[in-house]
Amino acid sequence: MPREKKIDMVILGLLSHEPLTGYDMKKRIDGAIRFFWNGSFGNIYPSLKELENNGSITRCEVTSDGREKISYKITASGKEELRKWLRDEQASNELKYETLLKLFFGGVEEKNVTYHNIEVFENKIRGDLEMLRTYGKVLEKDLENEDHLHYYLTVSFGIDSYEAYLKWCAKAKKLLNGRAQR
Amino acid sequence: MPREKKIDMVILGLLSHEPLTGYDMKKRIDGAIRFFWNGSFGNIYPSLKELENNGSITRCEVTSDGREKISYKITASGKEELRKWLRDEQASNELKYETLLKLFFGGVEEKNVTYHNIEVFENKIRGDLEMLRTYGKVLEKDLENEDHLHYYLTVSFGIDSYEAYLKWCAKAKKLLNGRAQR
DNA sequence: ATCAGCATGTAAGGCGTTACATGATTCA
DNA sequence: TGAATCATGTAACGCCTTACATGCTGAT
Repeated sequence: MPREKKIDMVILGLLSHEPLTGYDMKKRIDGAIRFFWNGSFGNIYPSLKELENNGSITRCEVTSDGREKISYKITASGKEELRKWLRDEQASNELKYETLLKLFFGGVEEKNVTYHNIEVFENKIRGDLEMLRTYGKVLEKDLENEDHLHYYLTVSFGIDSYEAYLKWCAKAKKLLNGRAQR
Repeated sequence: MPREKKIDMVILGLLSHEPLTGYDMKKRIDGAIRFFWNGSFGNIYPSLKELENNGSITRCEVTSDGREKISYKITASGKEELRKWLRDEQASNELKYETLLKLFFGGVEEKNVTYHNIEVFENKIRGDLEMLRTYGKVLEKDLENEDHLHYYLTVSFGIDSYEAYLKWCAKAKKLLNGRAQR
């Protein structure tokens, strides 16, 4: 069983752009990345150590002006590791939607319960979509920038699928209402 | 920290329709449920024991004609547990797409690498979409059936979002091609 | 002065996957 | 006779989340 731990790739990917502290990485992840991947401190810091130990990253700045702060940068071998992962066409794409699970088994409860669950989902999506559109508008302005382009593609993936979700919500609600309310 | 383990709900949900063995549950999950949830034997069997211990399910048939085979059915308290979960509007909806991660950090590699990764994703989705459409067509015929309706709603969620994915793939590929191939 | 945010980390525990172990039956 | 499928389970291990521990800094 080869090492998995994709958080390593997130870290290497972030560092391929700019040096960062673990704390800052968390903030980046909580930005747009969170829509398709997440990380926690208890996840990031141990990984940072391992990546440093095997030479994928190095500390580039340690400001010990009272409060400690460790910035890391990616090494040549770390960059190669990242590239190797990118070139590997294997990718796990996993969706775990509890809302769909509740929908699937919704038959044992009244229809308005399912209806309500869809509405909760809908509201969450609506909020997230708005946020993604804001990101998108900023990025659209400069797609010539390599990084902006890739960033934009992921954001537009989110926008497109969330729009599809909302259309489905409307359809689903109509279908549920069409049948007699039990 | 309250118990999570949603596999319990999958089991209860499946048993709310009909008695099943652990082995059969796995087969059900590998059907359409797999698109938004999954389970393994190492996951199901221990849960079965726990659910039996706290009275949510009971064995209803044990055929020991040489090969052992244990069928379970849901109890009244198990059904209430399932209903309680359905009525709880809290739901974790989590998407982990490595493809998007590779896309996001694709800037460090040649564009055709990203392009290829999108194509791999596209092919996977195309295949799955076809399967979902087949499911959908069967279900559409009898939406008056409570369970069919709920089943159909999840399948159509898959169809709608996968169609959006494919449209996005085409757009993304065009965008990548539009810029000079590095 | 106090509280939010900056900053790094550890520990415990949960959940789930994979691999392994075992054995019967059915079909070619 | 051998392979695939039926059928139940256990063990190891990996990854991640949550909670905890600690202390500094900057703003109100």
